[in-house]
Amino acid sequence: MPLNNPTRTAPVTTADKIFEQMQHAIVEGKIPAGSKISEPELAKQYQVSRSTLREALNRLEKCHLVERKANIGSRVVDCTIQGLLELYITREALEGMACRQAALNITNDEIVDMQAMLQRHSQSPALQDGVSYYQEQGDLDFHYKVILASHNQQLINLICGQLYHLVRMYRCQFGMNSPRATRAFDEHSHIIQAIADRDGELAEILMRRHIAASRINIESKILKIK
Amino acid sequence: MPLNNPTRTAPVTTADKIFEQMQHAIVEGKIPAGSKISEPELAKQYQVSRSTLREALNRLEKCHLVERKANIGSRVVDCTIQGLLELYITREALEGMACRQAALNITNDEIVDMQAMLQRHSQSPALQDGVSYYQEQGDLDFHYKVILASHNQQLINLICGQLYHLVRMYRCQFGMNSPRATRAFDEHSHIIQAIADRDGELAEILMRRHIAASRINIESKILKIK
DNA sequence: AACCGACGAATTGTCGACAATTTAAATGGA
DNA sequence: TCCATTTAAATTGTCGACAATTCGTCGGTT
Repeated sequence: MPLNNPTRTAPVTTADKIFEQMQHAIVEGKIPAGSKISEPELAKQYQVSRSTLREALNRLEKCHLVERKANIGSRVVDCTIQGLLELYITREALEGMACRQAALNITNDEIVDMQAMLQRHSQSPALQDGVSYYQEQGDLDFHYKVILASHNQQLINLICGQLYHLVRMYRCQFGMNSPRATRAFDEHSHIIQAIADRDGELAEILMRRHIAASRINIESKILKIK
Repeated sequence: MPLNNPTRTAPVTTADKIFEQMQHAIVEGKIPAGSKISEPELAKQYQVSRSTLREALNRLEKCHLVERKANIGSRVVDCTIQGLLELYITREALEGMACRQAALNITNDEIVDMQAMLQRHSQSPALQDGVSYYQEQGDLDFHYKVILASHNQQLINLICGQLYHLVRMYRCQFGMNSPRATRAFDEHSHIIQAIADRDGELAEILMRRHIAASRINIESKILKIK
């Protein structure tokens, strides 16, 4: 999984690189959720000083992938059902508002870009050459574009810089690369339409429904497993 | 200004203490907004090692009071009008949802507690022994209680742990300890009523209106200054 | 047998020094 | 005088070592 993110900046310092490596490892579960992090051990494993590793840990803490207690240590966050539901509720609030702001602030160029993206998506998954691809990458692409179109730096940083790392982690660990593709496509389409029409109120409502539907879909899947 | 925060934990390590001191200094403008931070200078000033100061800087970065660029250094965020409006839009989204969740998840004890708080507020500002007190502390008290009542850890962390430090900073630097107290009181009252009635939809709408009104009020004040 | 306290090992927090990068000044040429 | 290049100073990033705290073990007491 490429793990691209619009707010991502090229890693320049070694702490940046360790941060990205650990981020991948945590999202994909190679460093297990809920596990304790041993600074000396990981420092040796990644071949860096403990200071550098701590720097990386600090950034992981910033995007809520690890939690640290004073004099106790760091733990990877654990993926609970309640945490997942809370995350989706938060997304509903933030992305709903981002969608409303997008309807107000989007540029014409961005509208063209989003419609082109939708066009691509309408063909790719129909060919069935990878439903999972659509769901994973295409869905994130769509949401990222909407958020960026809000032109609200506060919202962009919160959602892309913090929340979405957790979203990826949950998707990965709970194995949610599943369908809902066609319905999601229609919903994406309607949302873009509302944004293009500059109808902020409708755009927000549709986005909130879209995320809520996704939450309920996931909820039922989890209940099925249990 | 006491700067109390429900998510605040007692500072145990020295980095904690430096963090709190700098937090106060930034919020109150003693370390000017937008200014560059010299690690060696501040380390000497606070009588700590540069590592410890960097640890404090990392936490300030977590609550969006400081921004750091690799190999360049740290700057205090600067207070712009656009930033303020973006912050209020974000609050509208998050606290609106928190208010809806509060209506769903609040306990009876918490309802009693909130009503008692409202009772206190109804008397204190009427006595005019400190309108600024009401606006500063009382208003924050109210919002904190609503957020905590949501019982959504994700929302609580985001709003109390990050957003509200910025809110305090803007209030302080733009000198917003001003009235709007009586209208705000009525709005608080209606919101609590909706929560007590377990009417999530209404509670969210009222909270969003409340914050939007506050934003517009501030907007007009700023325009007056210019 | 269960509980409490002391001791030792391991982990985290803090420090100062060195390396790498950026910023500023200084030098030289057009 | 202005601009480009080089050089020096300052700042940030990284490292290893020491101090402080926590965790686990052991022994003793009730």
